[in-house]
Amino acid sequence: MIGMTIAKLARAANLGVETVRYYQRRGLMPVPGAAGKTAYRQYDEGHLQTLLFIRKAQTAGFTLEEIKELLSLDRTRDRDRIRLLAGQRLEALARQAEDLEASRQALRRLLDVCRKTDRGPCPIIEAFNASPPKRL
Amino acid sequence: MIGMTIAKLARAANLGVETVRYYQRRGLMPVPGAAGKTAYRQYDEGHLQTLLFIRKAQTAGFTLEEIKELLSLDRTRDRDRIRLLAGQRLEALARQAEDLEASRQALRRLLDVCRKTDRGPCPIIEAFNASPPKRL
DNA sequence: CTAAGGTACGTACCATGGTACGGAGTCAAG
DNA sequence: CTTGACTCCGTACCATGGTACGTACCTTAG
Repeated sequence: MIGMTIAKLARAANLGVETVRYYQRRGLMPVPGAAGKTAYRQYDEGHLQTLLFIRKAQTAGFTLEEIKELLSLDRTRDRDRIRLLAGQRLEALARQAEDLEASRQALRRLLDVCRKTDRGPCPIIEAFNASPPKRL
Repeated sequence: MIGMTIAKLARAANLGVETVRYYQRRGLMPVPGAAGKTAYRQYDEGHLQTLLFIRKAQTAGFTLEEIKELLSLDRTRDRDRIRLLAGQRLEALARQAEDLEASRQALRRLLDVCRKTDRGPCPIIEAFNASPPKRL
């Protein structure tokens, strides 16, 4: 398969055609010129790799703007810049993880208490209502 | 302070006036009638408590729609429903935490490797590029 | 009494990551 | 050669949680 049309490309990446076009508009995907005899754009393995790259980078929490830069760095091989971006992303992930754990523990404790009692006001709601934050 | 104007209320909750009005539009905050001699709405402790409730519930990851329901459940005291919502939220938090940890570990390992080597392509970019996903 | 600043209201706009739609052109099978 | 499916393009719309703006009115201090 030397060339494919946008629908096949999108299907191979498990994305919608509209999403691929959206990435093109955002400048994350090169838009090939219609090659040869057809009026339709022809896409290759490289385009598919780009789409898969985008998906993997997204799972690490990079935004589309950041991914756009990573894709360009892929070509220039500026490792310092890549390290900086990855380091920042890692710090952001760490902060998110902390916040998430705190919320999770708090809510878990509240839910436990709520399940153990049946009289009086619900402790979950109480915690949200508490004037001096009873810590959630 | 028996009554306050919207700016003071917003300030007390550390929110913008526009945000408070937004919550009113979304139905999370009761809109008081202009009481007494003034044409302006007067807000009290109860309104402030509602705003603080919203902020705390948000840190647990509840959406404004869910918070709206929690606020109404606060009045009806339907503990089964509260437990259901809290349980679902807790499960969602657990899933998020898992995903986050996976991304974090993967990116941390890649960054470590990237920092230890200086030759060849960056392992971070490689991982995003890898056809058989080298797991990120 | 007047001017500054607050309030109310409707509406528009922002970021983020898409998703959908309408119209015109194109391609391929029957 | 027609018909149905696909493409291209611009533009509009979606959810989420706000933020900003313009107009008109109200309130309060000087």
